[in-house]
Amino acid sequence: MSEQKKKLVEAITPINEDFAQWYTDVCLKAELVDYSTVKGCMILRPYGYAIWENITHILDGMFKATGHENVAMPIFIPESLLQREKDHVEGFAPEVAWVTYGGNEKLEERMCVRPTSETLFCDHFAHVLHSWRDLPMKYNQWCSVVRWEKTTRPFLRSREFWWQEGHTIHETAQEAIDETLQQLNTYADFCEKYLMIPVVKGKKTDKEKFAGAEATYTIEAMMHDGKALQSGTSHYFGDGFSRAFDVQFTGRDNQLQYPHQTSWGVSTRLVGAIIMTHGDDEGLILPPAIAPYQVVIVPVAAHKPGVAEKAEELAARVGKFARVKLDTSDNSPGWKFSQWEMKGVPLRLEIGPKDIEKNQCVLVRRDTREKTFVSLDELETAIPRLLEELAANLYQRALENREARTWAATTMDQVKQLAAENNGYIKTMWCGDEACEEKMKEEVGLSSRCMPFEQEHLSDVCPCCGKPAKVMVYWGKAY
RNA sequence: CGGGGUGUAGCGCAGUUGGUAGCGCGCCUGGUUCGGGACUAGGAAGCCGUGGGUUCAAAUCCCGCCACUCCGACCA
Repeated sequence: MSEQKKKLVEAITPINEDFAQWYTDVCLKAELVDYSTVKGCMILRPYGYAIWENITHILDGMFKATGHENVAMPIFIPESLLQREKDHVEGFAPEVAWVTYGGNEKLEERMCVRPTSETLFCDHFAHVLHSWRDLPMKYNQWCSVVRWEKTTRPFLRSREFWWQEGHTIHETAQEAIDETLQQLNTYADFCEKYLMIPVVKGKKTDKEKFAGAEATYTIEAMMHDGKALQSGTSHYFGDGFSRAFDVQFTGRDNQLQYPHQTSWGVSTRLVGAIIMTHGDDEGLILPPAIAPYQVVIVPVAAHKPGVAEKAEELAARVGKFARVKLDTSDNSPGWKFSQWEMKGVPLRLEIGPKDIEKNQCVLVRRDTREKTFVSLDELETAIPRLLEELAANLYQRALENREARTWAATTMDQVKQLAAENNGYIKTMWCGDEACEEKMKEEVGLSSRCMPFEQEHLSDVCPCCGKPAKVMVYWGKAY
């Protein structure tokens, strides 16, 4: 093993040696996050925040294109408000942080820091909704929320995390259901077209659905190690929350009615999904759409006449059609190569004296490390093309990993054997009984990921109890 | 909340049978370098996680606490 190779390996734990450690290494060494003094609260560093920012910009555009408006709600929820919907409070009470003092005075009523804002939105809807003409109200907010998790990991499970939460109310159940599915599709499209992460769309079982929801829909992504990551959820509430919070409107028939409601969210967890889907031994690999820098320019022998100037000229040119970083630090080129690979920049452009003589540069793809010599006259076509190819390859690799790790089973013995040998999705039929779901958890360690929209008929009976099967379920270990 | 691991310089670590701290990387200042983590000379930097105890003497032994981390249970 060469000296350079050894150093690279020391920097980041090999992905197949210890995936959890690899993940932590990438988060820290790619300078995405730092730990803060409060356990479980992460600091998003500039590079990590830039990724999140790109995610938010794209999604925000998608939300607005479908008629949603951004709002900002308070950070505090009075206890009485949180308790209005029974299932909801039961689901969230164990993990909320409470504020009991204001200054030096104990509060009459304690308030929690929002773990999610359904209650706040409902309270507000009750104030502003009067007529069917006010509907639909399609709101979204970008904010952070707090859930007092017991064990925490950067991006995947932090006590405070950043997200968006959409909250909408509609005149009819059908409109709300359509909205729920539309937003789920928005998430799926975003993951597949921008993050290059293939997802399985489906419905959560009752056991796994959101506290207070009538139905929860999910997109499930599979990580490099075969574990599942719930990457976005969209909930249909029916009129349960409306009734609990007295949200009413006068309908077309002049009768008071309860609106039908949805909520949906994705979080900074998506950054974790990107890391664990695309990364490799050298570190992060970022999909071009959300990479803070899509191209890094590394001048070689920058002190030689003309090199620095040429590099700046290229940076200005490339900057017109891609996010570009010109690394003028006095680190050696080799150091820069490794550094920017670790940070996942999709494309590296090397420019040195030899290139300038030949009116060319070297373009290196992060995913394959393939080098191409490109004429300086062709940058405007070559760079976008390579970025597109890289993106397509990331998606393809992730899809292949998922397919290689998805198995069908018709008996419990098969399920147990598959689960013992590998991480991945195991699909089986299911009777719909929660007892079987719990058995799967206790005996095999698998949770139901979803009942996918794309159903297959694998057998007639539930492998767990032998009763007639109702639906096909994806099972897996999840983050 | 259960089980494991780790706390010594910014990071990674060493520190023997107790004797008051060292290595590599990084950092700062020069010089030479520059196409895969350069070389060299000099330099700065540590209440040894924290509180107690044992001892003439504790990074080292004993007890408590705290933090981080990994694996489970719970969750976006």
